[in-house]
Amino acid sequence: MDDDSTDGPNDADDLAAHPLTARRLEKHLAALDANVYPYRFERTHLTGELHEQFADLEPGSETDTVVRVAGRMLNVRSMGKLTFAVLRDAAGRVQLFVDKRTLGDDSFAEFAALDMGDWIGVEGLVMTSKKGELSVRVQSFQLLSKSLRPFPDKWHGLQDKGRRYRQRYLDLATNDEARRIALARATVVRSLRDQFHQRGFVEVETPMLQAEAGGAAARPFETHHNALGIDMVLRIATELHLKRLVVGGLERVFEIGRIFRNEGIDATHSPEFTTLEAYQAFADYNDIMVLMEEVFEAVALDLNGVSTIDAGERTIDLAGPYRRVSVLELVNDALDRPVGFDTDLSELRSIATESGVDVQETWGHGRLIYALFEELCESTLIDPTFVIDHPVEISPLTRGHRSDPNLTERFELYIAGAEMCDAFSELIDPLDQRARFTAQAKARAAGDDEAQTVDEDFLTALEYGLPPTGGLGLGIDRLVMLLTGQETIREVVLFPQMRP
RNA sequence: GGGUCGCUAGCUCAACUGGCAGAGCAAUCGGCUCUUAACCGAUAGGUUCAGGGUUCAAGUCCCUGGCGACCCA
Repeated sequence: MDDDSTDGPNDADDLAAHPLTARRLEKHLAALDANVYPYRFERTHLTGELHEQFADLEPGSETDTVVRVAGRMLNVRSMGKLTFAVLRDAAGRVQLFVDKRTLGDDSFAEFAALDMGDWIGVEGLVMTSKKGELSVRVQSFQLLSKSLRPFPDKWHGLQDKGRRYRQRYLDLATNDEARRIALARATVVRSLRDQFHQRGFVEVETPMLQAEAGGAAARPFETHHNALGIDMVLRIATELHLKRLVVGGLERVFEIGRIFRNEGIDATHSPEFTTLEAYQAFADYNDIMVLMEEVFEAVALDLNGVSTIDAGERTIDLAGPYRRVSVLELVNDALDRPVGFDTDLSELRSIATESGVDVQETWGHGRLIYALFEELCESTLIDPTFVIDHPVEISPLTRGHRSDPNLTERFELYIAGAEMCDAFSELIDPLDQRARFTAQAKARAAGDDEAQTVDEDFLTALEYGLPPTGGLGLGIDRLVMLLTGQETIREVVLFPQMRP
């Protein structure tokens, strides 16, 4: 599709030239001349409030209750001297009952000149139609803003996904599902925030512009600071700054914010996405698991009133406790022969290759075992499952396991086959952290451009003392996908990245 | 990055093996005081994503590009 012709006319001249917009434009110019557009409208009710307040009205009822409602006019049905229209506002819809005898000949003719998509304000009496539809008997109305462009099909709405994402306002204006998801996301974020506030976490903001990216294995977006004359990157995680704050004595902190990763775009990956990270002093990963069970259930309850969600054929219950199972146990359940850190490396490699893993030269036992987990086990984890005790090799910021030197105290929460959360007992020993960073830097030098670099400033902070701390990161976009039943991240982001 | 599919009126979609580019909704005009995707009649509306090629003839076949969807890595 030609980029400039997303919906017909492109500029003011085209609006005048195109028959579908010319009449709307004429009406708009006439309205400007007549100075009919008010700066505000005094509304008494949202449509939702009307439906609540008058839920019990019998069909064919008339009341003497005067209300003022405002919204976008959709779906007009004219019967000659009686017109029905749908008025849509932020809360929903209400029917307008436009009776020529009530409104008068002149106003009735003016109403007939309105177009689908126009914003109007209405004053009238609450009533119900013979079929029982709650309606406002229009006594007067005002045009508040003109829609110069024709609206998408009133029944099918906008189907083209590219246009739905690029012109999300049209999607929201015509598609109830788009609204439902946008509102659900807002509810989820508010609920998460409430959960952490209630538990005494302090909400903070940390830098998005950084000299070096750290806290995750990902490539950053690069940018440049003109005044300082230095290259900078957009953050790929909030982890390292949040832990600095725990060093500073803010014992419980969390941040909800956008992070940026310079990777491919697909159904579950967006170059910018939103995470919640939280850190709790004096807690370990077992405490965080309990916290996650409580938070996930509470968010589901806040959103839907129940702890269960429909996932295709299955129903998933987010009420805890969740199954806890180690990475190694899952991998061994999926394989014919047992593997572990004492398995011969070349044998482990060939097992991984046979299992479909694209094995890299530099990988050790830990990375191979985790790759096997991703390949064989991830998608099978439908009910909420804490996958625990990840190899040290893939966990450079995680504290070593208290009972196995090959492992760390880390868990990932999987629901419906997708990773929802990554958490651990934080690595607090600055000497160990330096060694891990050094190993990462080595991998980076060997060609792994997602490996982390040595963050001296963070090490300095650790050298002042980080208390025992449990931390977590969860992807809000994927959580919203889960809770709203969406298959692609683009549906839960209002303005997803598109090729410009 | 690779593969497959798609792009036709403002919107949603048709158009057989290459043979006059269509419908519903929206729009315009007319009718209708209880509709719910209202209904009935009429009118108007097209650079078939763009460019190139093959052909007597291209929405349809071929090439290049753009945008998107799905699958794979």
